[in-house]
Amino acid sequence: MKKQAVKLEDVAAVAGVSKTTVSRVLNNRGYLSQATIDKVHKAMQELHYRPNIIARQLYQQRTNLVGLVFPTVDNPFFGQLEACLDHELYKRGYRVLMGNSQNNPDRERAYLRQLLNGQVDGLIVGAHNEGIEQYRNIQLPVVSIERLVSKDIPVVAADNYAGGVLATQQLLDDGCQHIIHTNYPHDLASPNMERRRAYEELMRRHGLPMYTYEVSFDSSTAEKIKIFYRLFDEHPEVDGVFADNDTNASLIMQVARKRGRRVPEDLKVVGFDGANMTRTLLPELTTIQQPIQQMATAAVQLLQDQIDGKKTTNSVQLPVKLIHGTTA
Amino acid sequence: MKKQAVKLEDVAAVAGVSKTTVSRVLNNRGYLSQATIDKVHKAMQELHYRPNIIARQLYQQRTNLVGLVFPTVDNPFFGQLEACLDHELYKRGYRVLMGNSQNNPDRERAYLRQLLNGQVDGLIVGAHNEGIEQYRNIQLPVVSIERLVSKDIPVVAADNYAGGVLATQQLLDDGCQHIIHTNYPHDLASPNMERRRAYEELMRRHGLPMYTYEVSFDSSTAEKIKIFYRLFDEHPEVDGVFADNDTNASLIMQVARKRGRRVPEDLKVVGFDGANMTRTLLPELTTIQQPIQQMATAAVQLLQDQIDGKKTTNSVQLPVKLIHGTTA
DNA sequence: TCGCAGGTGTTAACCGGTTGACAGATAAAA
DNA sequence: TTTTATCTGTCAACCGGTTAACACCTGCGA
Repeated sequence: MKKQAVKLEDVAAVAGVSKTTVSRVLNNRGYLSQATIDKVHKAMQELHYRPNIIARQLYQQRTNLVGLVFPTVDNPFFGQLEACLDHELYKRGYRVLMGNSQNNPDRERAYLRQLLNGQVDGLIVGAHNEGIEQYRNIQLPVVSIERLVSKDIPVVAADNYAGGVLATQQLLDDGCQHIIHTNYPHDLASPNMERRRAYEELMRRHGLPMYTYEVSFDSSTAEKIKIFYRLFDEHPEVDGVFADNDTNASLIMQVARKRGRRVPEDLKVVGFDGANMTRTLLPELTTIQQPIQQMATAAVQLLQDQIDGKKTTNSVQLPVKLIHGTTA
Repeated sequence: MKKQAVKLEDVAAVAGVSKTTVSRVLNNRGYLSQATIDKVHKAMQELHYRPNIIARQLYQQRTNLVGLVFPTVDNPFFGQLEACLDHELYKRGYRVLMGNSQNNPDRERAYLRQLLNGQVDGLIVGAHNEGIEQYRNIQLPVVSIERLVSKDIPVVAADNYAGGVLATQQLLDDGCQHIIHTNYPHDLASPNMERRRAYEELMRRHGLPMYTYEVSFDSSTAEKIKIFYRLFDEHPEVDGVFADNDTNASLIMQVARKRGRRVPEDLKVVGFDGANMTRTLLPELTTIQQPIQQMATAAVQLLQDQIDGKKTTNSVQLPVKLIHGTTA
């Protein structure tokens, strides 16, 4: 137990009124004379009174906190997404409890266990780990972004299929014959798979060979680079790459240069995400831009609806856009 | 008021014991027979009981939450820093409450007002806004990162002066005669100013002209680009730039190319920060790397000490490193 | 038989706010 | 004068846990 802070009762004593009256002044509730209001305000000032939020939360059964469960914030896409979510939630009076799982199922579980115990009013999740059974039979409002969690939970996602088509078509239009795709391991039930489906359909339709390299999100940069070296070794004929995110696209271009390929002369590259940070640091990259801001807005709207008890469990899909750089 | 959840009392009723006994089982406290323990566990399982964290927090006057007040998470440096802080805090049993101020003093104030009301056990701040009076007379443990807040609050920072020397010296060694520096507006009392001081001292010592362009952190990308165009217009003779962060360095190089300058042939550029994301997306940039992980570790350690009541209000300064790229 | 230690469990106060129910006062309407 | 509406304010229960204080029981040594 920590030291005693000034509490409502102390204010009441100094102002010469009851706790209720102070609480009413605080919350602007019921009838109050100006004289009483002034008295109470004066007492609060004198004592440097700060109402204890936790006590209020306990009574109101509401914390105005929303948990964000994502892999990490140190990433152009998730960083911008969490920043947007934070901003949207702030506008509605919510604060954000960070739950970076680092793609560690234990951590995700730990966060969930804790957050479900009345710590937050709702959850927005985008972590990868499949089959976390705690998501089932959840009593809490939950919205998922770019992840399939459970069929009761609405998903906000970009139109990944259209994105896959745009990217692949761009490479085909550029005359590429040997296009390689990178994506998550396919056992992850992620909307990302739609990009792969689009890629494979287009390649098949054009009678071209298809190769997908699976790169898990939580691999280290060194591991990813190793995979990309292998990519060039196993497929020296590659003349186009459709990467599943801009960071991987950047790594692939670095490896390509090390292997003596010039981009875009010898190799075209299209990325995915088009986050602010990538646009600033790597503006030459041609990429499929996800509408991050809109995704955040939609997710928060869906969450608010659930918190308000509205039964709108509809998923949302938002359009993507091809950004023309110089790499494809 | 929301619907009633299963509470400790319900468990007690089902198990046929008192609230206290259930609480003891929960917290492993006092003497309990195995039979009682089993009975209680069985009842908890049956009812899917989850203890309400808020109630516990109220009694214990402790939330195991730490507030992070930074400008934004959508930035290579702050993104990585917050990820590291989150990780360090997690290891010690704390969760993170995000407080992105977006460099808006009102938002920073709003966060502070709320966080100080018992919402968090401590605060780690790195937001820019000077003179937020709420930081004075704070009862809460606070640590600041790369910001001077108030003299009672310990600061964790990189050795900015050494960084400024390294960067400027590199450009001088490269033979640059007209080196321009970018930094925050100088009225911000930030350790960043040490970089400027180092730059100016070296330039003066070499009898070279010095120009610092002030770019506020919260300007839009478009505004920053406008400033950098102006930089090249006003100083066509520039042959070296020491940017105060890698993002600005990237923008400057883009503007330089638009103006027909080749990097590094016509213009050398040194950045600052050396965060993961920049290293991945812009590996060719020569930059001064801040020890982000160590800064996070140090900050969390200092905070823990304060929470534990130890009186170690000493600030910490950590070494920086020059990363050789191809831009200088 | 009594005293005492160790084990087991309960009662009730407490954390710091919020609010329904209610009492008393004053003023306006009947 | 009585009734009714409008103010002003208090009491006590409540949110859901935690724990100090205490009571009871059993077994053992004196």
